[in-house]
Amino acid sequence: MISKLDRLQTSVTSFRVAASKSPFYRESPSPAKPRWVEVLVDYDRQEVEDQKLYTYALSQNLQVQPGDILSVPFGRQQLGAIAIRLLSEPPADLPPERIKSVQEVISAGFFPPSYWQLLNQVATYYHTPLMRVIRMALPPGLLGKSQRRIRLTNSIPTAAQVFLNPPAQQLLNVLTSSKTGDYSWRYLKKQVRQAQRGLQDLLKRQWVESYLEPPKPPRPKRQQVVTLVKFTVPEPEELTPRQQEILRVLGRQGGEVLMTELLQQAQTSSGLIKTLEQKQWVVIEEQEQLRTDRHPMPDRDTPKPLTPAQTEALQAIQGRSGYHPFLLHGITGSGKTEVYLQAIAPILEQGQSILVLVPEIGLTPQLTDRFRARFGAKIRVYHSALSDGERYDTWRQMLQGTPQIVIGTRSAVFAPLPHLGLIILDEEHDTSFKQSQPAPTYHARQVAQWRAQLENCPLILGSATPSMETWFSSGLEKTSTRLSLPERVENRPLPPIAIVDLRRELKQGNRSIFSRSLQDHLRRLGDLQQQGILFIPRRGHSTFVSCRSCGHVLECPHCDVSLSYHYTHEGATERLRCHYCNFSQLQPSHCPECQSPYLKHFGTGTQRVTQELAKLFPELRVIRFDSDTTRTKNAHRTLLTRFVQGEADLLVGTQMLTKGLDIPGVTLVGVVAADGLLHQGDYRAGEEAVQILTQVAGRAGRGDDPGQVIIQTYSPDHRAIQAVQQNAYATFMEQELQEREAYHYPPYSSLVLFRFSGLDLMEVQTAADRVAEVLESRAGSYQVLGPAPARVMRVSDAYRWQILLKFPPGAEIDLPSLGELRSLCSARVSLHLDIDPLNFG
DNA sequence: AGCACGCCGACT
DNA sequence: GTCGGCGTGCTC
Repeated sequence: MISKLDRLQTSVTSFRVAASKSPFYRESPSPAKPRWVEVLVDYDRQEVEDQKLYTYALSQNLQVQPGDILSVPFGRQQLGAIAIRLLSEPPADLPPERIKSVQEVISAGFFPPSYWQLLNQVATYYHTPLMRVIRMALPPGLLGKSQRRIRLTNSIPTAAQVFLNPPAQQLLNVLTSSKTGDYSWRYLKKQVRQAQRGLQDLLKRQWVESYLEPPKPPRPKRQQVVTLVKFTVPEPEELTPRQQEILRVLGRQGGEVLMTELLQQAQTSSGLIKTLEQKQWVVIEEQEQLRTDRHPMPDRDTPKPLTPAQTEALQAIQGRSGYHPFLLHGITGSGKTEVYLQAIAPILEQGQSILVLVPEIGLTPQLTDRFRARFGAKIRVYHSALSDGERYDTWRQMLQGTPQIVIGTRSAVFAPLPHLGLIILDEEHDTSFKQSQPAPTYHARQVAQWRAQLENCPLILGSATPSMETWFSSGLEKTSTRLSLPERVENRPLPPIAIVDLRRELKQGNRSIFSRSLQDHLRRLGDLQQQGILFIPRRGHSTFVSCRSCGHVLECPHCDVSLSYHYTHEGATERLRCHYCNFSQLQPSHCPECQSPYLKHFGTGTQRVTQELAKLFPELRVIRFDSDTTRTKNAHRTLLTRFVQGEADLLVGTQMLTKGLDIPGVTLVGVVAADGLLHQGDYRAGEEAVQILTQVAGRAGRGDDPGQVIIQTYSPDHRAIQAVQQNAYATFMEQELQEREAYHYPPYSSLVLFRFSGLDLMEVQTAADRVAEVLESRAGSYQVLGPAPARVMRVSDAYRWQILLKFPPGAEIDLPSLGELRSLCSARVSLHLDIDPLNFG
């Protein structure tokens, strides 16, 4: 497989060279234009690994360059394709009559060779077909394909549908229930069982017809713009008063206005403006409009004076040219962002672009705002929450190559910026940089490193709590440079951290979820008019409902987890919900096992905490910040703004609170129960616990008051808790590193995880066993662990098993092809590969 | 996605 | 001996 990819890579990455230096160009003084093109077609045989090239003819007027995105006929349908190489004669082994013509150029963009190399590197390392990587790197919908649709014909007899088979009858019902009588085949198949059989019947009777809808890739949005072209004062008899009025409106707006706006402002109709165009006072033309969301520009901000540590870090970064990775290890509140901003400025001035990757853009409006304040309109955001149109426009705009700063999430590491001068990964330890779901299961940090290497530019990995990988590479391994910001800006101290032993609280008769110390501080919060954050590390099953009589725990009928209790507000219906598959049911009044009415809620979720707060401290104004309350589009921003403006005293929330909040008024940070973080059971649990707790603690004391952090736990002596309390991140990481070495975990090994899932337990198990057997028999450099059931064995009725492979550090990850392994599994079992997995659930 | 091709079972 | 099911492979 690798050799095939290599071959493709050579052809792909050398296309520019090929276009200008092919023998043909050297030999012929007036070269005939290439009339054929070899393309990579986006067709659906998902795991076909040899993606061979297809040759298409170019019609007279079609200009195609390698790297262009095309639409081509393929069999009966139309598919997206990438132009790889131009040919001046058709391939000899292909009968000319079989060659079809390129339908259309969807995007004539220039992809630099280094970008193709990056995509190939991702495909190879993550064992994913190249086309799949390309598809992911492009904005959604760009590689469109034709869709089969079914519509009613007008020859349906009104009576006598007697002889239809049931599925046909159902299909007909669905179709006639809509106004257009027209649905995609995909949709119908989902609605009706045995749809295939029903369709055959209906087609035979000619009551419906099937047709292919051509793909519709996104297009630039074009709008009519009216421009004033004659600037003299009109003679009175030349124009009517109404026409003169319109010209005045246009003039006031600077002589160029969108047609729609002009119509609105002048309260007129387009006919009148057409008349003005005929009289040659204005021109109406289409202009491309960028569908980027318009943000109010924050107040302009200027570079701040740097602390000595910041200066040193900045100088180190600027003192090197070309590729070099840096770890910027700055404790919370030490001013990492200011270093980023000042590192960016000169690079932008040199005419290069900068890529800034953040964990989740919705959670970090503050970072985006600071960048906007410093660099204004040169900032672009790019992430999956944008609408398809916005994403497409931003993507197209990036191809132009104007110097800019792109801030985005994981997938933005593939932003097509031609002149990259710097890549920054903020909060580089964050696991949302790793994709675990569909292939390629890439880590944006890894891809960013390759990209910086290919572009020969610096890479800055910033974090208060660096990942073990980065800690190692900037420490023992010495492949990157570690820069430290050990102090907060303006000499602010780190907040003191108090650990509360919940066992002792209980022994002393306090049965509340808040220790007495936390209660004291909460009470004082109101008195002192300060703000606080309560953090609830809720992972897995921390809230569940169980019967006090028989001990029965209410579980999800589709997954092997307990149901969580949800209660939104006073008087609302009490529901139980599964956090894995979103199944929900009403809270039963009696235990389904023993009919006892005594059901008790265990664990502490955000809801339980807010309820408890309302009981104990009715005067405290609380904002809940979790996946329930932040579901809508701008909810993050809105809730945070309300909090920053002092509309609440306390912010109660989950993991989301750990990500880069900077709220000066926060003096108190409470962790309700740290234990959920400590006992996770995979090799990264300790690292993650320290990172999360350190990050939350860091939210306190960013203003003038140093603040106070209170961590409640049943395991006060746990290494992770101790490390957080003593601010001993480095020491903890060094200890942890030794453990990793002893047990051969990353970075002292590389892991590959095979995930099996399917509705039939036996089939899943057999598949896993067979694959394990083959893997064992190949005896690569790896060690096979498992097969074993996943931590939560059943999710959404599907059983999940896994096999873990452990490779020695730096070893080449050579695996049997995924296609071969899949052929060992039943068709009803899906097999997915995760390279360097972080998530073992 | 949709069509040709081909192998196997139920029928004229 | 023929018709027709759908399983498999290919589409420039």
